[in-house]
Amino acid sequence: MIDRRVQKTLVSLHQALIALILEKGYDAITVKDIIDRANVGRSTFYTHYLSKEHLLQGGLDDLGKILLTNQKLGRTQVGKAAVRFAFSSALFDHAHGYKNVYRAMVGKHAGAVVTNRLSKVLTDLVKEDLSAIKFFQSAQNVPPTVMIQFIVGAIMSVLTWWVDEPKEYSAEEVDAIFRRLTFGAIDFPNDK
Amino acid sequence: MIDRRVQKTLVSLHQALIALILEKGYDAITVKDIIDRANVGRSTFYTHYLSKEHLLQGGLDDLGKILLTNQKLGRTQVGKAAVRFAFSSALFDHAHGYKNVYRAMVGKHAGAVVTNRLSKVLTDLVKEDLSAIKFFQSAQNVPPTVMIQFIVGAIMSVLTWWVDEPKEYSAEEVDAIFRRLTFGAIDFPNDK
DNA sequence: AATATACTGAACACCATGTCCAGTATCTTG
DNA sequence: CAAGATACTGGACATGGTGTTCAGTATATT
Repeated sequence: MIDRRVQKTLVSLHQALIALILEKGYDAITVKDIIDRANVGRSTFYTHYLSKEHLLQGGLDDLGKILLTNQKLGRTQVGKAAVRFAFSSALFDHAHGYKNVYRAMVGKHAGAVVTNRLSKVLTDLVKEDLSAIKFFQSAQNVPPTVMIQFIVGAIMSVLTWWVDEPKEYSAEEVDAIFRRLTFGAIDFPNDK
Repeated sequence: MIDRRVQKTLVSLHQALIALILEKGYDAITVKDIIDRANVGRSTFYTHYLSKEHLLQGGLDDLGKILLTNQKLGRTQVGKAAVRFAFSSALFDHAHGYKNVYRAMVGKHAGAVVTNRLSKVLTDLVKEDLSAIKFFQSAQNVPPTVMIQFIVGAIMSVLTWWVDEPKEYSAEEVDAIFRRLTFGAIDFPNDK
C-alpha cells in the first residue's frame, strides 16, 4: 500500500510547480517557493527529489506514458489514411484537456529545461512513428536525424503558438494546421 | 575615441563566454567563471553588464545586425526565383563561418536563454521577409503568427542538427535541406 | 606632464542550495 | 487499539553564487 502521506506530498508539490511556472516562469522558481506553496517542509522535499528539475522530470514521465498510450489508441482508431503521425491528433486532444499543464511547459513562462524534456518525449514518439514507414529517407533525400528534429520542432512550434493564442482553436483545427504545415508544400499565391 | 581598455575588456568577456558555453553549457556558467577566463576583475564586469544574460544579449545584438545586412545583400544578389527567404542561405553561410558561435548558441550546451534570443532575431527576419509576399495568409489558410513561428522553428531545427552533426555539410546543402523541408510536401514513397 | 577614466581586488550583505537531526505526527499491521 | 514503522517538521549549518562598494593602482587621452 502506498502511504497516503507520501501521495499527498507529491501531489501538492506537482500542483505547486505548475501553478508557479504559470505565475513567474520556471527559471525564477526556487525550492523555497515550491515548498511554501505546497505547504511542505524543506527536508521533506529533499527526501523525495534531488532538485526542482527532478520534480519536473517526475511529472513529465507520467505525461510520456499517457502520450504513448494515446499513440497506440490513435493507431487503432483511425483509418489507413491517417496512420501517419496518428499520435499528433491524440497529442493535441490531450493538450486541449490539460491546457494549463501544456502552457506551463511550452508557453512563454516555460524554461529550456521544461521544453527540452517535452522535446525528448516527442522525439521518441516521432521516431517510433517514422520507423513504421519504409524508405522514407531516400524519398526525402534528407538525413533521417534532421527529419525527426524538424517534425518535433514543428509540433513544438504549433503547441507553443496555441497555448498562448487568445483565440480559441479546437484540437482538430490545430491538428489540421500542423498537418498543413508539415505535409503540404508552402504554396504562395503569386508564384504561378 | 573609444578607450582601448574598454575594448579589450569587452572582447575578452565575449570570447570567454563563448568558450565557456562550449565547454560546460550556458546554464552552468557563473560570473566568476567568466571573469577568471577573461582575466577581468569582478567589479569591472559589473560596470559593463548587469548580469551574465546582458553580456550574452550584447553579443547577439551584434549578430542580429550582421544578419540583417546579409539579408539585404541576399535580396540584391539572387535572382527572382530565390527571393523568397533569401536570408536563409545568407544565414547558413554565416553560420558556416562562425560555426563555434552558432554551436554555442543552438548546440547541445546552449541554454534556453541563448536559444530564445536567437529565435527573436530570426523572427524579425522572417516577419520582414513574409511581409513582402502578398496574400500568403489566405493561400495557406493558416494564421500568419503560426506560420512565422513554424518557419523559425524549422530554421532552428536545421541549425541545431547541423552544429552537432559530425558529418560535414556545406552551407548550400544545409540550405537545400531547409528548403526541401519547409517548402516541399513530405511525400512518402508508399503513398501512391 | 597632468588630468581623466578604467581596472583591481578585497570585504560585505544577501539569498538559494542541499544536508542533518531530534522531535512530532500519522499510517499500517497484528 | 496498541505498538512499531515510517513520514513530516523546522531550525541550524556549511557552501557557494550574486551584486555592491571603495580605496588604491594602472593606463589612456590631451
